[in-house]
Amino acid sequence: MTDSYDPTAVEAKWRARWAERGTNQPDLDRAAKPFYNLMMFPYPSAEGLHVGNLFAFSGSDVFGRFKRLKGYDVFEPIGFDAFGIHSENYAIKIGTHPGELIPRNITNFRRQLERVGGMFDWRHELSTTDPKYYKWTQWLFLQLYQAGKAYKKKAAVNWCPFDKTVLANEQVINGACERCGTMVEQRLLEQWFFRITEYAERLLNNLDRLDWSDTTATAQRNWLGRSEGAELSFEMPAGGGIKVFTTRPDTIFGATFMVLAPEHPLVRQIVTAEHRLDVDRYVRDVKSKDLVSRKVGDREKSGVFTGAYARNPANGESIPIWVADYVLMEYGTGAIMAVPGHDQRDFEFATRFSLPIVRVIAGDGAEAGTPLAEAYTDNVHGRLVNSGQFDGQPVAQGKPAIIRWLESRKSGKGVVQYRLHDWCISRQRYWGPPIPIIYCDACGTVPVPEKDLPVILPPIEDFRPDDSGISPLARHEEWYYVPCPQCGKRARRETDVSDTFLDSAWYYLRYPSTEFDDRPFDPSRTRKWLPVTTYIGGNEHAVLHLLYSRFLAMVLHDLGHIHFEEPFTKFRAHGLIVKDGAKMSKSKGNVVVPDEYIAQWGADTFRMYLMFLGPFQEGGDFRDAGINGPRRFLDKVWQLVSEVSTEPAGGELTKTLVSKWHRTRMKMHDDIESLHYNTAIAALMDLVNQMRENGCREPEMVRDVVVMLSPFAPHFGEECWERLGGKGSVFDAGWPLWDPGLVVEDQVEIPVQINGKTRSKVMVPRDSEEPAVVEAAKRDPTVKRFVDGHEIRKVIYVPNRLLNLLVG
RNA sequence: GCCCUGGUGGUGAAACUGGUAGACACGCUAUCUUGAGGGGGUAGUGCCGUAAGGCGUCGCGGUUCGAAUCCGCGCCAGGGCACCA
Repeated sequence: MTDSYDPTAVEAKWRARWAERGTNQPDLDRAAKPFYNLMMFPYPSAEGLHVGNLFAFSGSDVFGRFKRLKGYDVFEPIGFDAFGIHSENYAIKIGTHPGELIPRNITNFRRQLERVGGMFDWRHELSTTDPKYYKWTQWLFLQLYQAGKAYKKKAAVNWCPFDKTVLANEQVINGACERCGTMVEQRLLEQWFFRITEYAERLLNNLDRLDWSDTTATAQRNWLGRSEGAELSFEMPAGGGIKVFTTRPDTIFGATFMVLAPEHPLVRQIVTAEHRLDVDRYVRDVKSKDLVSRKVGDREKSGVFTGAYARNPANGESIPIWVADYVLMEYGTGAIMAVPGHDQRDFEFATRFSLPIVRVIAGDGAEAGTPLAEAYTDNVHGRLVNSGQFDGQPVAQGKPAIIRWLESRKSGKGVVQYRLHDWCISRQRYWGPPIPIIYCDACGTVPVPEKDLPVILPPIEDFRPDDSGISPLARHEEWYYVPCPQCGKRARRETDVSDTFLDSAWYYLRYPSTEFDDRPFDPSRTRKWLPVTTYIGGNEHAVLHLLYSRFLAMVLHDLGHIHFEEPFTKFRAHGLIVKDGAKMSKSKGNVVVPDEYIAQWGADTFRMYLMFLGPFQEGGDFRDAGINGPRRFLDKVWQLVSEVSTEPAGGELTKTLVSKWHRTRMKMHDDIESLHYNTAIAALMDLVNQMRENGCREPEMVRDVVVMLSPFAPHFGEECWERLGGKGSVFDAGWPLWDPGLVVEDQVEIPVQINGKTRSKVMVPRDSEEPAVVEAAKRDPTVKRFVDGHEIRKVIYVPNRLLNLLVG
């Protein structure tokens, strides 16, 4: 066998072989050791998968193939997240209907994913745009609706008057539409929400027992934004009170005014006649701004006085009530007590409008009367001043003491606030699953009966959004008007579609059950395969996708549909492949298309290269220098395979080599398990180098090299396995076991330090005692030079590690 | 501004619970394969020095027999959040 390695031929052969043999298709009903290896499914863009995507997919695939070698029945499904604004915008831009564009893109993605050698079970491929899929997305909506977890309310959205479309916050750059540059406005529209806030505490607490990347869990914690504080009530002379949330109840004596968000319902009630005009104008002004720039922190404070006053419950003082846009309706109660002495924003506001600033916390060395040049916001150091009976208490004690005092006077209570908002799931767009709701003049809001699902997204020519702020679906009359499911009279459909994140929040549940049309997820399949064993994906989804998925699983669990409430037992975020220091993106023009690399080098070399370039969870900068390294390595292995001995070497192998062999089995196993693919590959290269240096062609060792290489280079592995006379697939060969006794060597090299500096090394038998090692060291000429004529004052010996001699 | 990550040769990177810094690979140098096109083998390759040796993991301090690793204070880069009361 002297033919040279031809990746194109080998890879084509095994792609065909896998398809024909069903190698990648576990028996979902009878699998003995199910392992659900999930990778975040891609959004099928027109450009195809770039190098960064393939890095992520390859890494996930290596893990799946490794688990397969470990004897698991690995289910590695794939699908397409094909609905959404991205697809729709691109379709608008090139003037093609998304219904035409998306299948084309999917075909391309499928080709790429197959070409790179993913162990995908294509029988279970899904697309979120398939009515067979979104039927159940709609069903899910109905489940939430019926459980009272979905509701409708008016909410502000960003609106681009030129593109006549609703924009997501990310699509607004400095207050302007990212596409046309027009200044964006706020519009109030009726929107559907899911009550994710009800689950905030559970979403937070469960994080402690999930095996997730730290960065991801931290990002979720921040997003949930738990704050402990108090809800306090400020009474108004006319009756009624204003509720505020504060994390600093200890500063209440310093509250010199109040601020309401412009949207606060009380604004209209309390404003006095002489201030009405000003307040109305201000509120209108704020509404004309977009949602993003309103929340920019470094803007100059603006606001207006309502003419009304409230009573500070701590000291009874009458304080003015203002309206300002730095207070947001969606957090806390939409109203604050302003403490300019100890909150920078309040300080700026007070300065701008000449409102009194009172110090109620004195930091180290500060006096009660010292004026403030800026807010003193330290909430750890300092003691209360100008605070009546609480004067002198440290902040840490003052906080609970004041809460207790206010509770006893019924003007406040300790509460926990979350930053998380309810999930707005409606989109005034075309390319998504229609929300399955019907509005009837007689019966009100009526859910579409389950038997009528799916509500098919009608194919309409003009899918562009228009000036009305109403989804394009409203223009499709035959679709829009529908008999009411309850009374049969003419009724109207909900014309909004649901958020793409709803599609992707449950796709993992669908994969094992794609062949069932009469249920979203088959109970026994679900019980067998879920929750997902290992999930790998990008950290850009740390909050949205991963949080929404967790929320939906909790709801489905509580409704009795599934047996678990956390969908992803183990989650690992892969690193990002950047190019010239920037994340690959089409707008930056630095996207590297993998196809030509694969055509030139083959998928196996390319996979090896990507996995070798750095730690999988860190990613790295893509440059093609060095891709010939992995290729050379594969050539070397190819040669080993073609030169393999026919007889086992037996006792001829050196102990060092045998030990290296077993160590490699162990190290690669542990490294792959922890996703350290780069060092696993390095270990294998090391073994191969040693075998070549020793002229070793031992059949079992060559066989192991091929097996251990195969997760990274699957086609290559199969081909070599076959050439070595292996039966079936290499992935059924099993990961080679190591003998713990052979992993260590008999002789160890001990570095010898003199006064902490390494001067020499000595070889000693493993587990030598200190005196023996010291003797050996003293015989070493270099050591001798340093030690002779000096007294050894202290010996530090770490067995099998190091010897440190302290000489005087 | 806040919160994460990270900073090691010419390059990508290794380094177990504090114990030989630079594994593995790219590149480079020399040399062999009678010459070539991204071919292969061998040797070398952190820096200074002929050598002995000295200096080296962003900087400055500290803990320790011993620090890339732990602590304090800075600096720089990437990512995320951002008027959240």
